[in-house]
Amino acid sequence: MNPRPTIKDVARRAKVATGTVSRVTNGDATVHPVIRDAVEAAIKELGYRPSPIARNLRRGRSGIIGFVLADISNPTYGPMVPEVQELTREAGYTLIVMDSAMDPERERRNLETLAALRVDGVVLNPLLPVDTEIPDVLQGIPVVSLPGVPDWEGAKVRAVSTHATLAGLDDCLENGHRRLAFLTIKGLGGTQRDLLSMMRDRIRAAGATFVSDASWTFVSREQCAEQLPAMLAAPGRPTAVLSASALLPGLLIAAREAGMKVPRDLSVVSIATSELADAYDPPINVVSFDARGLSSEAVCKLLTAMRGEEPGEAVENNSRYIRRGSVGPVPGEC
Amino acid sequence: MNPRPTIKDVARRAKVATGTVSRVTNGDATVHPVIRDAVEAAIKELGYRPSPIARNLRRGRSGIIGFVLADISNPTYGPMVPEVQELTREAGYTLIVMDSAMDPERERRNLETLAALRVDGVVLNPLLPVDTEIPDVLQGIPVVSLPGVPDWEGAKVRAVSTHATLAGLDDCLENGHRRLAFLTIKGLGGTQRDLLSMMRDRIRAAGATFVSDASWTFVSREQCAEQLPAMLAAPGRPTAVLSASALLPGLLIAAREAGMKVPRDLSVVSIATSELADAYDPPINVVSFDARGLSSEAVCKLLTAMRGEEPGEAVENNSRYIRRGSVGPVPGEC
DNA sequence: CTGTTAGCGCCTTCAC
DNA sequence: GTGAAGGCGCTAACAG
Repeated sequence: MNPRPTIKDVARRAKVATGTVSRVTNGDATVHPVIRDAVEAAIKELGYRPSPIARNLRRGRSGIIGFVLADISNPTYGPMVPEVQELTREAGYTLIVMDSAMDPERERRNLETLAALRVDGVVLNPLLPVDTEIPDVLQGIPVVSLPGVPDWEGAKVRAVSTHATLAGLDDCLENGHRRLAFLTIKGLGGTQRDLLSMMRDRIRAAGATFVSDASWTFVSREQCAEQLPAMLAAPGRPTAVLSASALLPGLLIAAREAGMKVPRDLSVVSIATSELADAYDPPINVVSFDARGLSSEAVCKLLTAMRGEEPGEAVENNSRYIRRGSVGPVPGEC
Repeated sequence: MNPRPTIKDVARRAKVATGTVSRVTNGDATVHPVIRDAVEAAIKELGYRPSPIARNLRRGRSGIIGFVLADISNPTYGPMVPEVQELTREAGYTLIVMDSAMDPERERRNLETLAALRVDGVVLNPLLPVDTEIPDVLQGIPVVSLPGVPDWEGAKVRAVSTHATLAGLDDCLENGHRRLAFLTIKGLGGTQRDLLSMMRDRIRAAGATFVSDASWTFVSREQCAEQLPAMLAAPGRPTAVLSASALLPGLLIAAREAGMKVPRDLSVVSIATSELADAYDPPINVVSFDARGLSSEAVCKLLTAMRGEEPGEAVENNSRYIRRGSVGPVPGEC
């Protein structure tokens, strides 16, 4: 296995200096067409490709953008990967995807690796508190948070679901539900705080009860599927649940194990779409984000920040509530 | 934003030569403890971290392993990412995940990028014919194919589902089904050829009919959901379908749109687990791969190949058939 | 044990 | 328009 050809080999073969080869590979116009052809021929014959490593060492940048996901199989963010990859590629960067597997320590390690690699920018779907921890680790590398944390100076994309989520809530209230729960992933602070208080207000105004509290947050769908059946059967149980899409499998499994049918015994709304929500019978009502829009906004903001410019403000209304078959009237005995 | 400290800065601060700093960062034992402490102090004070770029340029290797997935949201392979990442990290490598979005051209581009980056190895969940195209692009970089293509010399991991898939098939036959279909992703040749002929034999032996043909392969779940309802309603329709997990959403949506209930009107078996299969009501019978086992086998094989050794033969039985609620007797009118 | 030195492959002045 | 030379940050070989 002979080593890959270097710029020197090409230069030798084309009988020019390495600098000229460099100019050709970088599309410098000030090269005589004849020489350019000769160099290109040599490149082709040798199968030469410039080493990004050496190139980046020289240029002081890596040409890499990192995309760190809290959980790559999260149905909201996972599917953004192809889009983000394509957008960054068009901008001339290579995307490194990393998964933190819902483990903050792992997220820190991922970010440290990226910082060590001197990546040029990071798209972050955070687990750690963005405003305090992240800047230390990333040492000035531009980062965009997806979704963004409200009280933070940095670039962020607000995945605003307030309006649509409240629409889902209203749908349940209008169907007569008076005991509602909100099922979310533990530790995803910041983003949801505003939303939560708005929901609380709305529910109180309707004279209904918000039965979810800290015990309705879970770290994983497995934990969810395990603990939820009891909670769904307990007295004072909610008759309608709004669930983060990542926990929807747990919720539906729990409902099934508790012998409940959707929406006959339990009304369900999923915050964010997923294959499960689409394919379930009945199809689950969803608060649908504009995932493509979000990812392109994120990449766009990041590129802006990388240019040293000021990324603009967040777009607001990028979600809507889709009525399907999973919200119905309150079950008889409730 | 002052530039990050280099090895020189550290050397100057600790009043030693750069070589000594290098020895410290590489854990070379032949360094006087006192000096080592001084160097480490300087490193800490400056917040120095060696640049992998320069390091790799010097060492002629990148310390990176690439993981190229045909489709990151495929429920069989997508969830392997965290596992593969962890295993490669333990071996001292950084994992770059890339998604080909079911596009062979994109896969080629991804591999070219990795080759240009001089990655040390590649785990590939292939779209392109591994035996012909890949070696060109990868120019001698060790690669392990997941799953493996039967007639190919290279390292591969066989995701052997033959036994379990046949068990699923038998389950349908024993339930009296006489018209069966096999729903797969278009273009995933090689791997499934053997399996297909075995299924054909089994079905013929049972006096049943294999209704699926080329028209039962799709490129995406969307296409599947669109075209399948008509096929499920047509005369001579299958009463039982074995489906690749990636297409399961399409199948279930189609069934719902055709007004069919599982398993009353249609029996379903999913090849490979997924959240959907687990959470659906009724839960879908699955041919379950040992995903963790597969990914660790893949990484292990790759590391072996990277050491220049001969990776051993593939493990055989890493799948089993799990009976749940989605296979039932043949519907009355059929 | 530690300092010095010579590149790894490439880009970029700076002369010509 | 092109060649020569220096250096990006680091490691490895060789002196001392």
